[in-house]
Amino acid sequence: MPFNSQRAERRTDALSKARIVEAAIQILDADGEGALTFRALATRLATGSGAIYWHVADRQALLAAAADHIIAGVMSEVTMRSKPQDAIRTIALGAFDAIYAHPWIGAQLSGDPWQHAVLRIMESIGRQVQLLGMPEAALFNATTALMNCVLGVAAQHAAAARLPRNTERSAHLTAIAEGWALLDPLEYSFVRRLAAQLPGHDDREQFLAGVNLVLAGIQSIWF
Amino acid sequence: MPFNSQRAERRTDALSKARIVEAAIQILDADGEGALTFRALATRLATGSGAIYWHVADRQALLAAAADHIIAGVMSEVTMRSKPQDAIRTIALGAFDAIYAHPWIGAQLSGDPWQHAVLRIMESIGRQVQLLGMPEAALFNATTALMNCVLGVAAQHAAAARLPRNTERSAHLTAIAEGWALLDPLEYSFVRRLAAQLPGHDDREQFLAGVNLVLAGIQSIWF
DNA sequence: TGGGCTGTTGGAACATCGTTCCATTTCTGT
DNA sequence: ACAGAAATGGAACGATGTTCCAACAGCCCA
Repeated sequence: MPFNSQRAERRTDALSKARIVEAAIQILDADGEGALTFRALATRLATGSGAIYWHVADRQALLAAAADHIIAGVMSEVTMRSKPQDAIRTIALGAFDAIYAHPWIGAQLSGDPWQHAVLRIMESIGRQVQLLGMPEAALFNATTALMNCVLGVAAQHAAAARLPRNTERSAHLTAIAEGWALLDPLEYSFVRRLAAQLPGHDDREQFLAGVNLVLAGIQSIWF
Repeated sequence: MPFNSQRAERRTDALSKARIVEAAIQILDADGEGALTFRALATRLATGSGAIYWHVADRQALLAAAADHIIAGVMSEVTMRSKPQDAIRTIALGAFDAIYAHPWIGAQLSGDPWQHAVLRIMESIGRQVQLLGMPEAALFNATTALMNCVLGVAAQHAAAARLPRNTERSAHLTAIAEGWALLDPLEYSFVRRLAAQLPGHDDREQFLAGVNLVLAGIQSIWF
C-alpha cells in the first residue's frame, strides 16, 4: 500500500470563472501584468493550472475578462441626466480613472481595441454622440475620435505598467524628460520644449483637454 | 585528432546593428511580430543568439530600433511648404501608411508611446502645431491630441498584426462585425449600428476624418 | 615576428512561461 | 447504487528570452 496515494485536500469552495478573475485582478493590481502567470494564479487559488484552463480559454481571455470586469463596473456607475457633452466628459473621465487606478488595463485596452471592455466604453460614448444629432457617417467618426483619446492614455499608462513595481510615477516621467533633454536641440526642438513641462503636468487635465478639443471640433463642423 | 574540432565557417561580412535590424524587419514584414525570435533571427543571419545580444540589448530594443528605422525613413521624406494644417495631414497620413504597410509597427508604437519612433512623429507634428501660434500650454494639448489619432490606428492595426498570417484584412473586419451583431440589441444598440458599417468602411478616410476633427477643434477654440 | 589584449562570435545551457494531457475525484440524474 | 459528465491537480511538453562561456580575429606593442 503506497504511503502517499491520497491526493491533497480538495478545496471546499468551488472554482469558478468569477473567482478566477477576481484573483487575477488582485495579482495584477498588486504586482503588474508580468506577475499574472498561471502558476502564480494556481498557487493563489490553491489549485493547478489545468483546473484554471477548464474555466478560461487562455491568458488573453483571462486578461480581457479582468479588464471587462472593471470597465463594466465603471460604466454601469455612470449616471447622466445632463447634456450629451457633459455626459461624454463623465464617461471618458471614468475610463481615465479606471486606467489610472489599474495601469494594466491600459495595456489590455490598447492591445486589443475590439475586445468587450472597449466596446462597453464605445457604446456609452456612442449613445451620447447620437444625441448630438449629426449625420450617420459623421457619428462614427466622432465616436472613434473620442475613443482615440481613451486609447491614447491607455497606451501611455500601459508603458508605465510594464515598469518594475518600485518605480514612482513622477520619477518615471522625470526620467523620460531627462532622456528627451539629451536629444539634439536642432532635430528635436519641440520635444525638448515639451520635456520641460512633462514632469509637472496633470495627466487628467491634459486628457480632458484632448476630449474637449474633439468636442469643440464636432461642434464647429456640424453645428 | 577530433574529426569535428573546427567551428563552422565564420561569416565574411561583419555583423552590425544595422544588418540585424534589417533582417528583423524582413522577418516582421514576412511573418508578423510573433515570428521574430532570436532563433529565427540567428538562423537568417547565420550566427548565434549570443552574437546578436552583443549588438542589441534585448528584444524590446530590437523592435524599437526596427520601428524607428522605418518611421525615420517616412518622416524624413515628408517635405512641406504648404500651410501647417495641410502639413499636419501629410505627416499623419505618412504615419498611417507606414503602420498600414507594416502592421507590427502598430503594436510597437502603441505598446510604448515614448519610444524614439513616436518622438519622431511628435516632433514633426509639434513643429507644425507651433506654426499655428497658440499659447504654450495649448500647444502640447493639441499635439498630443493629434498623436492620439496616430496611436489609435496603431492600436487597431496592432490587433490585426497578431492574427494568423493567412487571415484576410476584410475577413477580419467582417468577423468582428459578425461578433458585434450577436450582442444584446438593447445593451449594445450603438455598437450594432456601427457593425453594419464596419466591413465596408475606409480606414484611411476615417483616420483623416479624426485628424480633421481635432484640427477643427483647434481652429474653433483658439482662432 | 610573436604574444597578449580587447572586441566579437557561435551555440549550449538555464529559467520561465503558456498550454496540453491525463489519471483521478466529485457531482448528478436515474 | 451506479454510469456518465463535469471538474480537478499536477506532471510534462515545446518554445522563448536571456545568460554564459569557450573559442576566435584582428590589432598594438615589444
